[in-house]
Amino acid sequence: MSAKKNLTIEDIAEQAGVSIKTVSRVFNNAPNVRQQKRDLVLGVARDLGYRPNISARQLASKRSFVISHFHDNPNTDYLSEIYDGMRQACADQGYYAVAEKLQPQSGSYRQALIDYLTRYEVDGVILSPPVSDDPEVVKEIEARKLPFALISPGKKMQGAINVFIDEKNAGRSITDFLIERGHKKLAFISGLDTHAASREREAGFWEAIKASNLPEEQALRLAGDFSMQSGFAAFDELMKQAPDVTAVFAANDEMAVGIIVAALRIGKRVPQDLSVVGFDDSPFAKSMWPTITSLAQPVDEMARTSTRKLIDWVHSEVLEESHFEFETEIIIRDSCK
Amino acid sequence: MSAKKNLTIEDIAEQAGVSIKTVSRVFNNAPNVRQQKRDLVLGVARDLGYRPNISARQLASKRSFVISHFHDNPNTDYLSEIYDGMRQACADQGYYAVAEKLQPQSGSYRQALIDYLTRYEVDGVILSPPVSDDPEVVKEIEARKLPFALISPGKKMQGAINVFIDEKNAGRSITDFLIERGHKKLAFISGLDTHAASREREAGFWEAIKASNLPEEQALRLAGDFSMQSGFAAFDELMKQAPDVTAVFAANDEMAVGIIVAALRIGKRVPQDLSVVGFDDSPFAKSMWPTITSLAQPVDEMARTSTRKLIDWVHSEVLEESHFEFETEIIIRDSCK
DNA sequence: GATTAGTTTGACAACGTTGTCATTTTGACG
DNA sequence: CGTCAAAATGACAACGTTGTCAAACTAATC
Repeated sequence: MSAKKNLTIEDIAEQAGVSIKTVSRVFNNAPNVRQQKRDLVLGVARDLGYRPNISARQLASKRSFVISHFHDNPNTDYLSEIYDGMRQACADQGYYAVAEKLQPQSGSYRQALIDYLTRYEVDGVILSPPVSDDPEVVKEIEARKLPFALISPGKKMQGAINVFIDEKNAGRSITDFLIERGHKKLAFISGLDTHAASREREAGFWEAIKASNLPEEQALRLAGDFSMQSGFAAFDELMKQAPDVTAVFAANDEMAVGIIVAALRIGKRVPQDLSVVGFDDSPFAKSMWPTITSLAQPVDEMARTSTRKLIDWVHSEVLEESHFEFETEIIIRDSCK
Repeated sequence: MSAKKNLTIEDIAEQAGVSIKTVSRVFNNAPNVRQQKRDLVLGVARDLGYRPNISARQLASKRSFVISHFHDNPNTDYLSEIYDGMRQACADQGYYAVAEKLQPQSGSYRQALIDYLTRYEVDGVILSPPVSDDPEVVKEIEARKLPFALISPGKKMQGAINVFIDEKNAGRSITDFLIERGHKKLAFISGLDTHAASREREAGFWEAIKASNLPEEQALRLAGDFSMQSGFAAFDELMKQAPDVTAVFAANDEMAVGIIVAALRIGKRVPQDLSVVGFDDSPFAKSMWPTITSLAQPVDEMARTSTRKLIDWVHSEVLEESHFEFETEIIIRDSCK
């Protein structure tokens, strides 16, 4: 197209009649610029369509403008929601969002992290389970003094941004939901016990059972591992142990799908013969038949907040508020009577 | 940790007793460096653990070292396979892999693309359907003289890297697979007709039917849209139109899941009463019950090739070989008798 | 209105590469 | 052994920002 010369900070400075340094200050939201000049510079920049050159910034400031999410999670729906949230927050600030799957096969999460960090520069880090649970990883990141955020249930960390939902309370509320609808015999299908999320959700389940005055033997738990297959298996086990159960709370949607398919297979109808609820409100929940009642957490918003706060931290070099709890919501669909 | 000074090209040059320019040449695989010096420089660099600074490279060379995948695909499994492949190819070359969902809501794909490209610099572009099918997008990219690759069935483009499988042949082979197993009445569930992939797969289906000497009325097609729900609906329709069908070929795995669930719901057993095959070998196929026989395409390898060839193109500034066809494979599981 | 302590501004040197172009080395040939 | 073209090498100026530090303003105080 037209041979357009690259716009630089100098063009803006010249047009606005100020020094390049002032323009630089404006674009970095630096203090000590008179409001009037700030507006002037911003105006000129807008008119000319100027955008700071990322590489030059990186080189001069020794920052990378990259926020990276380290994970090891097979749930691509979850990952892409996180990625979307990160990108939204990054776009505002001219940052890059990057996602990296840490493979423990290359030794350990820690080793995989080190490999990555010697290859690429990063300004801030977001961790999610199970990577966020690895103390080695956290230690490594702290040693490098990298700002980091944990999107993770379980123990909150000092010196980090903690973003989370109240898993226990969520587990309780969706169990209450089942009890309110008149169910008297319930089962909980756990995820991996190594995941705090599963443990907390289960704690909520039992809390609801206790509060309801149902005798404890009217509730049982079966072990799953978050996979659809473990949902099948759990259902079979359930039919052996307690065929009179009328409601199942699965610690995630994939297992809920497994349970529903397994139930259909032996002629049980959902929700007529069995009510099922899931957790996470994944695309499965919307598209299964029947559609699945599930507990939704605002993943993209959580990612957005993590990223924003991380960028604030990078800029101010101080960690301010560090705990962000998010609200959950029960999305009622067709899998419950 | 230890206060390590940044290693620069100068450190390497000094250690190796050459000029910085020679080191630069070595790291860019530029011609006109004696092999002996090349080895020397590489050796020193390895010993010291030197890595070129990406920002400085970008600034000086006016390249961005970013390859971006533009898409608008809800299938996050597919997307993350592509992303993985890109990252592998990029890591070798110090490039960055980036994925961006183009939202037509902001006007058009073209507008969304322009927005992105004014915000970020990019050296090469990968497009997949439906973005790759938009002539406006392609025109825009060509106008900017950006190297680009299409991971896409359908019409091949001159002046682009084309990466694809033979969809028709794949559709034929998986249909042949069903016919060989003795099925005499078959149904094809289409995806969106706007997607060349669906049309080609269907063409393969009919080709197999014709070649088999089965009377044409022993085969039928039902319209779907790639979603699980459309699989449910297609099954219901199928039971109305041709309850004696014994084998179904769904144009993707999600619809295959829908069909299986719908079948279980009315007490049909898979595979005893109905055989089902899917397409794409998504995680669904492995984790459903029964596990689903599906046609696998090497998505990550396709992404890796696209990326590598794109990087070659960026470096040489010439597009050489431009067509890359990949082999598919039928993954036999439990959903077929 | 002189003094002082901020606050605002700017000149100029980094940052670590690659591009350009001049210089040196090499090797083939007469 | 001298000549010449080609290949290899290097010196130095970009690239477009931010960091540092000094200079110039401003406002508050006496």
